[in-house]
Amino acid sequence: MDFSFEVIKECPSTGARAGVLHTPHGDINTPVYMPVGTQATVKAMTPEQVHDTGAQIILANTYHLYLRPGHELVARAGGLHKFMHWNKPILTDSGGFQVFSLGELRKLTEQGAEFQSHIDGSRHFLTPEKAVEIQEALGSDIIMAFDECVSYPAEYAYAKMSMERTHRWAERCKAAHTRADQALFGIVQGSMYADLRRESARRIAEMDFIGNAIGGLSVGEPKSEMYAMLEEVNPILPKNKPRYLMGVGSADCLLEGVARGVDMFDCVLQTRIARNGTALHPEGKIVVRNAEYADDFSPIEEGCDCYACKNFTRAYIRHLIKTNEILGATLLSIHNIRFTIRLMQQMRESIINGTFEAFKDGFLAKYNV
RNA sequence: GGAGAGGUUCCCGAGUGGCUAAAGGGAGCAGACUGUAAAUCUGCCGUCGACGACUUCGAUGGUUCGAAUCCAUCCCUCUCCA
Repeated sequence: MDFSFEVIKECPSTGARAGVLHTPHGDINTPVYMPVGTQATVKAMTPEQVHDTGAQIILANTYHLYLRPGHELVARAGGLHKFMHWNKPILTDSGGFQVFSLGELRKLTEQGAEFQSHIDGSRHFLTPEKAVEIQEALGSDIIMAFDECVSYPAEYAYAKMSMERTHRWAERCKAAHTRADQALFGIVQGSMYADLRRESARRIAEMDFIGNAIGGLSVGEPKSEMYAMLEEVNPILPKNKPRYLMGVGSADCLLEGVARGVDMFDCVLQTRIARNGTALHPEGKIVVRNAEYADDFSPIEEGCDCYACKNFTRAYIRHLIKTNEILGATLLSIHNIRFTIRLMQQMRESIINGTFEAFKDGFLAKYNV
């Protein structure tokens, strides 16, 4: 068995659990935050820098790598791990999110999604089978079913139709999937409708994927709705398999997600806001770009063990950001990822120690969303 | 000494009678960012007791209903020739 998941400890008062996901490229301690490297690179960071943040697994994207440099080329290079010099697990998203984010540039049919390349306008047809084929060529450890990430708000009728189609696509992905050294995850949809979410969770669970993802959340809805949907879905998804909440990663959402039984998260927020001059901090965000930090010679976060905090001040990083020096983006990316991974590690420890709920409440009491 | 060009809001730089508090950049200030079309995007950016008022386009004076824009004088820059 190339993959297995074991739950080590469960929180007695919430749905939080600590576990281990075994993969061909190593074990992943959960709950886990996965940095995103869409184009086979976590922007502004070397793999060594990503590694040093404690990242256990990173994401890459099917759609983007299919367009450039092309999945055949990545296969020729010896697979994604070798190509990008990352020897730990990689999860590839299927391109389902691009169905959502590319909006006007795509047309959906039962067969699949026709995209107009955002790069050169050329037309491409992505089907569940094609998405699996590409991901098999890339050679990632965890591959995602091709789904439709429905925008918010969505009409009930559309959400239902789309969800059912996503289920059919999930079946087709499963049928097309051949590599045993890759784990295929199914994705629950259903927009913000409780009954659809439950139905989707049941259907996806039935398909018996190695892991189950929850998609279509954090697309603009209030957080309370997102949490409500998690509460509908997670009790239905099997306890003995990892649950992955796609695209979620702000500190409060991570805590609330874990509390509702989520094991895996990915998010671009950490690296994106880093490039835009913002740092994560236990008390909330710090917009290091702002003038108030010009003379601040303290680290981003006192006590943080990351490379940026151990060696540089807010004033210096602000200077780098203001002068548009690449190192500014790098240092803030390092910090933001390390901050998030430390949060996950603390959650895991507190789950194992039986103090998760107190940890969560304590953290959120100080944290300004 | 002679010839020419020019002085515009923090900077660069449009504008050559009313539609101009004055294009566009930049800088500055702030906001947004959650399976990355993002080192991106948005807003503010003369002053004020601000859906209006007041003071601005080197200085002063003039022409005009009305001037950054036309005229006169002055001050100052730059280029070329000696």
